[in-house]
Parts: sequence; structure tokens; C-alpha cells
Amino acid sequence: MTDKQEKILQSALTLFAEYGYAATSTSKVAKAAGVSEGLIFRHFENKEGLLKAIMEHGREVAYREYASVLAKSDPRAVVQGILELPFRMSAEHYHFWKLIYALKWQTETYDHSFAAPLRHALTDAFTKLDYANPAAEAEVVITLIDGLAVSVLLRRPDDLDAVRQSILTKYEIS
Amino acid sequence: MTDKQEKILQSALTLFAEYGYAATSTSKVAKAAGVSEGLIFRHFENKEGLLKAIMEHGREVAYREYASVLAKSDPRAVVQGILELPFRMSAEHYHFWKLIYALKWQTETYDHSFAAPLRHALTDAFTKLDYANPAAEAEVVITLIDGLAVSVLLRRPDDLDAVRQSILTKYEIS
DNA sequence: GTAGTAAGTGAGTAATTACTTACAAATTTA
DNA sequence: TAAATTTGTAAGTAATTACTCACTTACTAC
Repeated sequence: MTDKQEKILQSALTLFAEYGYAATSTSKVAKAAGVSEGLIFRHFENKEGLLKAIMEHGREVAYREYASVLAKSDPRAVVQGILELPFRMSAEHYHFWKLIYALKWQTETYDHSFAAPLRHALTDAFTKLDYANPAAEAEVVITLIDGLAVSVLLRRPDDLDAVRQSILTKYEIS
Repeated sequence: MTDKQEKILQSALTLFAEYGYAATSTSKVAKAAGVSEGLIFRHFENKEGLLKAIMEHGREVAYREYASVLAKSDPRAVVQGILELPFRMSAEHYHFWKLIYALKWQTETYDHSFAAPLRHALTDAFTKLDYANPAAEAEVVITLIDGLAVSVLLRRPDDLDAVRQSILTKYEIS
């Protein structure tokens, strides 16, 4: 991984997340990265390859973030940990998650794989907690996560902590 | 409103929702509508004007859908009505809502105005229901709605009714 | 130190983009 | 019915698109 290769990935991620994949030309990416346009195609074959590389790297980062949460033995801690993921989102991953959520609406390709491990862990946790319908409850939490991501990534409501509290109360956590 | 004018709007809505605004060219819209490309610019001035026309018409439809729900006097009925909006989404409005949610991530222009009346009615309802933090609780419901919209518009989980039940229970409705 | 490979450039390409313009047909108004 | 306006088209436009190609530069191995 060259310096310029990383610069291309970083610039592309920012531009794709900010303006959308389709609305961002390879020429703009090259300009932002301070690189000749041809280099993008040398390293990533085509525009879609560039996107793929971004997503692959992003998945590794995401799964690493999941790991500590999913490892907990207390099922309540798992649910809490997952519900709090959107609130804990670091600034450095902001663009990546924005891109993920924006791309959902254009391609189904990269969506499922990110939620799958969470859905599985949640079903497991709610089973242990004797919920009547663990699968449905897991789906509700995933739904909440999706809603929270929209909220945090684009709206940033003023009293985010009150929202968090209100949600955790519903699951009898804290 | 000419026949061809309506055909353009309908084709543009479908294509914008399916492939994204930026990825849909005016030439594709014209072809899908069975119309010369120039006619789009005659009627809507430019591509953005076409989008504006779609959104204006969509807002009227949305507000009409809100009306019956927001008019209820029982605050519990208001909360339930709003929470069930995503489940009641008609097939004919599917493309419109998909476009709204997809555009959120590219422009902030058309987002707020659609949620505002709901947020206001919810804060009102939760105040009447003596919730500790009505504004935060309203925010939670909006968050849920956003998540549900993502779910219904792109994932269609198999047991949607169990999800609905599970959510309504948390608000002591049904 | 020279051969081979990888990294990087800049000037191309044909196709597509949003949009214009000159003109014809249909419709409305007088 | 004649004039005026609106609706519609076809063939343009310059700019931008993703991508290629011929080439140079930098690094690695023997």
C-alpha cells in the first residue's frame, strides 16, 4: 500500500460519503488526492474497484469495533453495547458509515454483511433473556440502530443523551 | 398538467428512486416517458426543477396521509398512528418514500419538512401522557420511524407484524 | 550496474452529460 | 378563421464521464 494509494482511498471515501458515489467522478477523486487520474485505474482497475477497496477496509474496521461488544457474556451487556454503537461512532469512521448508509439505497451489495453479526448476537441475547420472540426483538433493535445511525450521521439532535437514556430504559438497562 | 408532463414525472420518480438522482440522466427519463428530451426542460426548466416538482407533489400526498393520524384526540392513538405509518405505506407511494430516504444522504433540502409535523404532534402527545422527557421520547419515535422505513423500503423482514407488535408493546398500545 | 518490475504521469479516447435552439404541430383565444 | 400561445420535436452544443495508452521514473534483485 503506497502513500498515494492510501491518499486515493481516503479522498474517495470522503467524496463518496459527502456527495454520493455516482455524483463523484474519478477526476475529482484524483484532484483531491493530488494524483494523476490514471493512477486510480492502475491500482483499482475501475471506479467500482475503488469502492470495493473502501468497503473491504471498512468491513475490517467495523468488525473490529463489533468484537469487544459481542464477546460479553452478559446478554444485557450485549444488547446495551449494540444499542450504544451509533452513539460511540468515532469521528474518523463517520465518513465510512455515512457511505454505507447512503449506498444502501442504490445497491444491496454491501448492506447485509454489516448487520448480520449484530442480528445474530441479538437473537442469542434475547433468547437468553427469555423474550417471547427473540428474532423479532433483534429486528427491532436493528431497526433502532438504523434509525439512530440516520439521526447521528445527519441530524445530530440536540439532546442525544436523553434519547439514549430513553431507549435503554425500554430494555431495562441502566 | 399534460399527459406527457405526468408521464415525465412518473418515469422520473421511478428511475430516481430505483437508481438514484445523480445516476439517472435526463435522456433516460425522456426515453422511459416516451418523450423528447427537450420537453423535460420546456416543462421543468432543468433537472433540479424536475426533482422539485416530484417533491412538491409528494409533500402534498404525505401531508394528506398525516392528517387523519394527527387529528385524533387520544394521544395514545396519535403515537400508534404515527408508529404504524411505515407499515401502512401503500405500494403507490413506495417509490416516493424511497426517493425521500435516498436523497437524505445527498441533500438536506427535502428532509426536515417531512418529519417536522410528526415530531410536533409526538411531543404534544407525550406531554399529555406525562412522559418525563416528551421531546426526547418524540425523537425516539422519529428514530424508530426512520429505522422502520429503511426496513420496510429495502429489507422487508419476514415477520414484520411481530416487529410491529413488539414496538407497540413498548408504548403500552395494544 | 544492469535488467525487470512496479509506481506514476499526461494526453489522449468515445460516449454521455445537462441543456439549447430552431422549428413544426396542436390548442386556445379573439 | 386568423392570431397567439402552448406543446412538442430533432438536432444540435460544450463540458464531463470512465477509462486507455505510451511513456517516464523509482525501486529491487542478481
